[in-house]
Amino acid sequence: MTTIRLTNTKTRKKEVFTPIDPANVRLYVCGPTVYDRAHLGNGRPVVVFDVLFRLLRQIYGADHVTYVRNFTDVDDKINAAAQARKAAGDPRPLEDLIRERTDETIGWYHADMDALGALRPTAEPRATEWIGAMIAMIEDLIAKGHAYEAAGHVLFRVRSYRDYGALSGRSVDDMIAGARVEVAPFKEDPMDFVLWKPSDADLPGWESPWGRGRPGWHIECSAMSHELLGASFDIHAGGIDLQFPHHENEIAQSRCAHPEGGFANYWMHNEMLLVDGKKMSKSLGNFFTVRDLLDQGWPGEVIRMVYLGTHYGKPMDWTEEKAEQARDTLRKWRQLTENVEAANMPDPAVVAALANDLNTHGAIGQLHRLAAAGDVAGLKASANLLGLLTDDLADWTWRPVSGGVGTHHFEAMGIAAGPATVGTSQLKVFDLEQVEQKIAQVLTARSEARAARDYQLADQYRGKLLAAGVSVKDQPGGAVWELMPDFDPAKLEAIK
RNA sequence: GGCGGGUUGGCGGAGAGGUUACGCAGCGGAUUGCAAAUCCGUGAAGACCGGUUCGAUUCCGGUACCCGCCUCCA
Repeated sequence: MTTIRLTNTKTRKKEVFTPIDPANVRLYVCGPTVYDRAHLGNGRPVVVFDVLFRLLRQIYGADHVTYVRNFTDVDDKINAAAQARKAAGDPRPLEDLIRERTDETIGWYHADMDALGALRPTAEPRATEWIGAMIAMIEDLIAKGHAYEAAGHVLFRVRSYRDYGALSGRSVDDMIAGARVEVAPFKEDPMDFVLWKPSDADLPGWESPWGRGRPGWHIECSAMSHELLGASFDIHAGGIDLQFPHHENEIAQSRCAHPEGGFANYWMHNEMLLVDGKKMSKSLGNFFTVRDLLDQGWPGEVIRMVYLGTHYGKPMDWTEEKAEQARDTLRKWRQLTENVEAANMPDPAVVAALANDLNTHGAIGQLHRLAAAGDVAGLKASANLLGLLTDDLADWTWRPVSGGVGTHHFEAMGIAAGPATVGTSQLKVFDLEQVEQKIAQVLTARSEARAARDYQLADQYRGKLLAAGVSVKDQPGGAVWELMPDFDPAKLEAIK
């Protein structure tokens, strides 16, 4: 069996991955807070750990991997959005407004992550559906002396957990010295963090032994991972910015509540996405969403390929140049593997690259090797392991069109054929059949001109098509056309 | 201030203590009415200073610069 090696943030070393139970390999990834569209940075861990999920399935069997990714649907930003809507005159109860907002956001999230080719996790628990488990865990922590009630809050007693800070490599004393901790008079220690906080009448809340309130952010992951994966599981992953305090606090809660378990054996953290050298984040406002890129015409598969072009442990810039390169490569590979049956197994070198701490860039290098060697079945099977060249993501390019001159290809870069089903104004709508006919007509005229050796006229036709956004290339089998992002149906019709 | 990460050829970006990374772009050639595509060939690197070593871009130490976390954040 292939040996997987992963960089374990807990030990800061690359370690051989040994699952607790090979018949049920368990992975937990911190999911989104559902108050808004996912930005490009949010998509990175989804794609990176989707590849991990696929690799684990490949090696241990598809039915032997459990992947949990949560939805945080209780959060002050969500509350604020709902309150703003209520203030704007919406008569419905706050709970309904919140539920509507989070349902809507989850729908967006699924649509956007599906577009990136990410498989749905085995389970996607919503925090609001596990409040009972959180309350039980908090009670347990109080009973064990790791938490205390104060001023309507329940706080975790950081000093009660000896290894607090081990994951992120810091000590409680150092952090207090840094003096950037929230000072609340009811805290025993400035580093203590909230497990439960009171809700007043105009905030969502649940009844609890400490009155009506809502959970702190960190407890949900501890409670849900325990319920769904147990006190010990294999891998816990997320963005590096979650390492502290979120993951540190999760460890403290889980280890203290379930000292019999080890919580996560391996911790994996992806580095950040950068814009102009700075971390992409909502607080800085320098972000764009996955949907923005999709609407601009970048296929999800291209975005996915760009993500996988950089090792997850390194910061990554999104640039149009990278996207263009990824698009061109995928286009080539899609052509090579069109109508090709994928091999039974991915190429060993590709599996080996991924097994080496998810070296996705190295794996892509191997795909280039397979393409150059003409092993198209191996290329397809191997790319599939990376979630590339899959049928699910095939929509965007090289849709074969029958009839006319030579082989026609329709490319959907930023263009919707037929009646628009995607609700965005940027997509162009036209009648594909009519367009095909017109192009075929012009190409026929052009080929007649070429047959008559009237190259000036032939080039005029090509120039006019190009001006209308139709690129024409002569290939051995005949002329091939594709629609460019600036395709203009009106200009095409005007060609004589 | 504390903690962590990074610095590779024109660009992107890997592996490996000694042997061509790879892709894109460039250059030369084949092919083509032209363009595109394709094929063949090809130049170019390891922030800086030390150390270990027969040999380091790869290991160790230091310097510089960049980035992240310490506050909600993937």
